[in-house]
Amino acid sequence: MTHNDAPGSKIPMVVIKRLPVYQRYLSELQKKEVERISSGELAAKIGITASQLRHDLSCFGNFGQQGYGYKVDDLLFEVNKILGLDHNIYMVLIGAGNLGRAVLSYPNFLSRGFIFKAAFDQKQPPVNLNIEGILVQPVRELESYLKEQLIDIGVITTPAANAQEIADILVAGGVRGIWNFAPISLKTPENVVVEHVHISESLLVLSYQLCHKGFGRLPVSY
Amino acid sequence: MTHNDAPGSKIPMVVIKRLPVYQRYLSELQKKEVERISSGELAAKIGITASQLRHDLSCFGNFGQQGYGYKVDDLLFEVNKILGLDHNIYMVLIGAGNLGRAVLSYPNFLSRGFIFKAAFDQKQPPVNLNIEGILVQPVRELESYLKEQLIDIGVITTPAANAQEIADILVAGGVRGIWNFAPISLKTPENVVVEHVHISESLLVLSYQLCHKGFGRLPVSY
DNA sequence: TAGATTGTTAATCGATTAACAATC
DNA sequence: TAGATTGTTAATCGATTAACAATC
Repeated sequence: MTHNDAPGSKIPMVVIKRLPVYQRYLSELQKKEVERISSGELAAKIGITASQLRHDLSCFGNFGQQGYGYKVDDLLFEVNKILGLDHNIYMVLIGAGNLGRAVLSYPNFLSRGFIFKAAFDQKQPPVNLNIEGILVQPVRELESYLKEQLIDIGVITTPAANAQEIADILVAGGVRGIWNFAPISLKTPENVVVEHVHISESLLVLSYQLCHKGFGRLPVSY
Repeated sequence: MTHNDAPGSKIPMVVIKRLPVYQRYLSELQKKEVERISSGELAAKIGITASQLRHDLSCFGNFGQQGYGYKVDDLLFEVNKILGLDHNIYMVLIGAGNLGRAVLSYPNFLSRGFIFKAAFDQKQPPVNLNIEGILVQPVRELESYLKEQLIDIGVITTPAANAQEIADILVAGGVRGIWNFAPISLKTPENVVVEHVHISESLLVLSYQLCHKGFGRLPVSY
């Protein structure tokens, strides 16, 4: 047992990006009430090698039993803990347009501990406008709101033109993570984590594949 | 010159996924009317090495000039061509809820040749419901619509429960690519390309980073 | 116990980077 | 021409896979 989560140790980003995939497949198994699974079976479902799965998990600890495999419940519990899903994460959303509403009503957020505490919009929202049970407030109240509430993540679904300004308010208000859907690169201090969702990138990859698809196999190595 | 786009040759997926990034930065430069750029300057903007940028581009051809660099217009033209953005790509969207509406109105699609030809929704839409100039039709007309129109890509923004059924209709209708936003793994024939958008994966990566962020540097190697 | 499967190490493979000859 | 920068090869680095001793 030489697992590697001491502060300063480096977990490769490529491993971290696979954790949500593991989380998803394990959640499905749990929903189906599957009790145990081996690295071979789970890897086959996901489409990776058993070696890779075990190797990835071993970055964080020893979660299986030789000769038996993994208890689905236990492994999911551990993966959730690694991802920080073992406690609630409080979020605000700014920009209650179509995209913002879609994100607010994204299924499964609540069940994973992501909780929208408030939503804000540029325009003065109609009195008591509610989306998914969240009251939409005018954005000028964001600053004072953040003074009163402890918020972990700010979700930006505004047009690109307003995104930087919102990010500045979020950072000043003590938010430590930004989930940015606006197509613009945000400038933020080093200690704030930003995840930028570039929806259109996957469309371009799709376009590439269609364009270069022969009649046989695809000229792509995964 | 030994570039590698003969049928059967393998362009690594990791290279293909960087092309949209190059496209985006080059578009920005073109908008700013920058005429030329060196691999060093462009790589610095993107946050990669000049070596990697040149190496990636050399998979597809020789687009620069020694001692000069790259003409922004020319390189963008070539990258667009590689991505298949040199001709129009016709799309239909199924599921005109919040997410669907957000995708329909996503900026810059039109300018890059992605054209929504029609939108469909499960519920009988109000007569002449228009979103972004696209008429929303009842989904039962999708099948016959696809017989009449040549559509490249189907965009699925329905709830998970309906996604497979829609995918089947799209495939039967001759669509070669599916851009799937529904949180479910679609079963499709080998010759159909599916890009699945897992929005929440990046939120989990954000959560991980927040959770493991020390007071110094992040324990993450990119 | 015998069989199965993990955790881990070592081998392989592929991607990134460095270096430089070619050349604009 | 001299200086700059490409395209490409070779070196390095890191990620994936294979193999197997440990052990449940």
